[in-house]
Amino acid sequence: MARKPADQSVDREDILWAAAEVLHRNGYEATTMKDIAAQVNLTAASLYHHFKNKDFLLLSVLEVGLDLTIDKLEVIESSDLTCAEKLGGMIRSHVVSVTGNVAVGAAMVFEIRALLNANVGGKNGDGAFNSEFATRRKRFFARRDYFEGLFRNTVQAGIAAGEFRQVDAAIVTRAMLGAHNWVGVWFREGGRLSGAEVADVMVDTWLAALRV
Amino acid sequence: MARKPADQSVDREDILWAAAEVLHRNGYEATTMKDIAAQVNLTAASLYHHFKNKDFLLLSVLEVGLDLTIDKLEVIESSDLTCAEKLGGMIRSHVVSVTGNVAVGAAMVFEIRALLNANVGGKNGDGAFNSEFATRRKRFFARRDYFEGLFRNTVQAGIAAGEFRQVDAAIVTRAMLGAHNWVGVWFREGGRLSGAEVADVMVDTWLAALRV
DNA sequence: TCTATAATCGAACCGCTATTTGATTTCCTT
DNA sequence: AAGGAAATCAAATAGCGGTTCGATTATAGA
Repeated sequence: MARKPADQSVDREDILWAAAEVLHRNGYEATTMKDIAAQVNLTAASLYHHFKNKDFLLLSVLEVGLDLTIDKLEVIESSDLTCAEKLGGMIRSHVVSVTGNVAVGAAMVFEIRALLNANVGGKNGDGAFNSEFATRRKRFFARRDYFEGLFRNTVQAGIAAGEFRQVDAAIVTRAMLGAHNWVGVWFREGGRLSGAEVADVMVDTWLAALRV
Repeated sequence: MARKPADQSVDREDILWAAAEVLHRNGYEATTMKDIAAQVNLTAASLYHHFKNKDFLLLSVLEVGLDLTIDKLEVIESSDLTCAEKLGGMIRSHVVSVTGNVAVGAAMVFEIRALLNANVGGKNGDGAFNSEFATRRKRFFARRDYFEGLFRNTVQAGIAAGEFRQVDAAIVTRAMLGAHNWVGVWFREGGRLSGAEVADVMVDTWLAALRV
C-alpha cells in the first residue's frame, strides 16, 4: 500500500542539510521529523532508513558541522605564519563558515543543549543505541573542546611571543567565539555586508583588541 | 477532590524565576509546565491561575529580564561620563547581569526563537489571546532593538568624539553583545573568576578593541 | 464568624510526535 | 529479464504535554 516513491534521489547528505536548516529555524525540540522529511519531499517514516532516530540525526548534523570547521582551522594552525596571522586566518575561516552555512553554524551553537538532554533519563533502556550514542556524544564534546583550544592556544602563543598584549586568554577566547557564534543568529545573506566582509571586521576587531 | 494546597505562598514572581531557571537548563520546547511547576512545588494546572498559558509565561520571563537590563543601562547612558566610560559601564552592567542571573540571561538569548514561533500558525484562533500576545511580542522585539541601540549609539558617539577608532559600529556592537550573551552559556558560579571579574575582562577587551 | 475571592489540586481530554511495522516500488547487478 | 537490496510509504501505536474543568482549601475583609 505504498504510493509515490517518486524520486528516490535523496541521500543521507541531503537530509543532513535539510535538518540543519529546519533546526536553525525552529530548534531541536520544535523540529518534527515530519518537518525535516518535508524539506526533502519524504515522509517521516522514511527518515528512519537513513538515521536510527531523531537524536542520532541531530548528533550527525553537529558532527558534520564541527568537522568541517575544524578541518579548515587545522590547516591554518599547522602553517608557519605568525600568531597574529594565524589568529586572523582562523577568525576569518570560522566566521565565513558560520555565514556560509548559517544553518549548521547556528545548530552547532544552539542545539548542543538538546544534545546534552538527549537520550538520558533512559526512556528506552535500549543498550545498543544508548551505548553508541553516549560514545559519539562524548567524542563530540571532546572535539568541541579541542576546537576551542585551537583558538585559545593561538592567543596564548601570541602572548608568549610578544605579539599580543597580556590578556586572560581563556576569557578572551570565549568572548571571541561568542561573537562569532552570534553571527549565525543575525547574519542574513543579501544584507549590507557579505560574509567575507563581516569576517574582515571581526579579524580587525580582535587583532585590535589584542595588539600590544 | 483537591488535596494539599499546602503553602499557597507562591506568587507570580516566584514562578517567573523558576521558569527562567528551567528554561535555561532545558530550553523552551523541552521545558514542560510540569517541570516549572515542580520547581515551585505546584502542579501544572496551578500555573494557569498565574499565566494564561505557556507562551505568555515565556514572554513574561523575557520581558522581565530585558526590563531589568535596560533600566541599568539607561542610568549610565544619561550620565555625563565620556563615551569610553559610558561604554565600559554598560558592558560591566550587562555582563554582571548575565552572570548574576544566568537563567534570565540565557533565556533572553536562546528562547527568543521560541517566542518568534510561538502562537503563530493559529492552532487556536482565539482572538483575544492572540491579539494581546502579538502586541506584547512586538513590543518586546522593539525594546530588544532599543537595547542594542543603547550600545551602538555609545560606540558611534565615541567614534564621533574621537575617543574610539573608526569601526563598523553596527557589527562591532553585535560582536560585543554576542560575546556577552555567550557568557550566560559557559559561566558557572564558583569558577575561576567571579561575574565581576569576567565583566572586567570584557570591559578591558572591548575598550582595547576600540582604542584609537 | 461568615463569605467572597484566590490558589490549588486531581482527573480527564485531545492533539501531536516519535517510532514501528509490513507492504510496495525502485534500482542495481548479473 | 530476474532477483535481491534499498528506499519509500501508509497506517497504527504509544505516550507525552498543554490545557480545561470542577471541586476543594486557604485567606482576607466585613
